[in-house]
Amino acid sequence: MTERGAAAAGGEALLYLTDDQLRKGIEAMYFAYRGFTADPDRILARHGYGRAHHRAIHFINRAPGTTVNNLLSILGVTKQSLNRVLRTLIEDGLVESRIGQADKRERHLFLTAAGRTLDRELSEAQRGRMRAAYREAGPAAVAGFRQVLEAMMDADLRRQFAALREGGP
Amino acid sequence: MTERGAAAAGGEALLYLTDDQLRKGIEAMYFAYRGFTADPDRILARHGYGRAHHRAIHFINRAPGTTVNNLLSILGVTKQSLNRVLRTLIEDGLVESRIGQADKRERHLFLTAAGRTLDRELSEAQRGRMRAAYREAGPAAVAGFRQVLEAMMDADLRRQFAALREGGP
DNA sequence: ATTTTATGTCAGCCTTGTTGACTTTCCAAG
DNA sequence: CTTGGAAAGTCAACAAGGCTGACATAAAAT
Repeated sequence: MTERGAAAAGGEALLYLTDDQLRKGIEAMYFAYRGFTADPDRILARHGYGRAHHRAIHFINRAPGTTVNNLLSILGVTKQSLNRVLRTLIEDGLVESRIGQADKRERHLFLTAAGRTLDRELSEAQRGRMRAAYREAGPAAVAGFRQVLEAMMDADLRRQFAALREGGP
Repeated sequence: MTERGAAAAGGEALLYLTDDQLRKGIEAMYFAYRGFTADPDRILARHGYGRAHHRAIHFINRAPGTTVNNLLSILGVTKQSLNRVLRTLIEDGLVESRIGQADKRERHLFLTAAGRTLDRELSEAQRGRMRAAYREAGPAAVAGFRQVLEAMMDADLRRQFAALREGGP
């Protein structure tokens, strides 16, 4: 009746891998994500937009001049879905679509001044919550948080994530 | 040109609170959540269900005999939305709805054997990913992960989460 | 010259959220 | 005992945002 699980697993303390701990993590992820999206959702609703618009705005701001295809692969949706969103953002003057210089089939996407304003409003809200959570948890917890999140991504999403890291500041 | 930010903030190393770090956290949360839902989504699609069905099944299994109202407050959707999902689950024989003994207006919800089977399939997939991520990141990272997630929740969701903890095993 | 690629568009479908209106059941307070 | 209100269910209508399939256009690549 000694610590059988731990012993069988090679002497390490693997209590954090019990089904109950895993379930707690799953539920925490669910509730936290709701918090994560709550503030932007409220702002978006005021402007008549949804999360899809937020994602487009975010990644266009993240990589100005990105092509539609590039955005599609980051977001993992169909071009019809993305196009519906992009069309309204362009019509509303938040996004500008420029025909490519080298390859004229491509459209390069940029935020307009108005687009950047909305992006700032959204990202400030989201960063505010993140900052509060980070501050409450402390630097060591934040490092762990980031590690687990990265390990939870699909391989291809992890690559997308890493690519954003390289390109960006 | 010394560490001005840190000094201004009271001598602590607050580099983890820079806007860039916060943005990395935000993007990590987005990509990780996609990984988090990917496996269940595939299983659900095979059965002709969506995420809403998963959530209902999960929390009914979590608290068997829960009332519809209770489930509504956990999930934060309208009764019309939940009802549509519950109806199909009941019709398909995955959920049983029993009229309350004390209060006959209430419906108490239970998974049937078939419901438990699907729940097991879904939660095993999700736990599998979680377990891999936890194992890769290690116990210290997991503790930090959980801390940040909890700090990110809305106050009322945090209460819901805590209540699940108390009630559960 | 032909094929492939990048993009856009139309039409239609599904899930899952919403609001509003209305009914039935039934507990509990007057 | 009557009545107010809570719990639950139902119908209808709508919107966002996914999806597929089909088709058009322009430009690059072969």
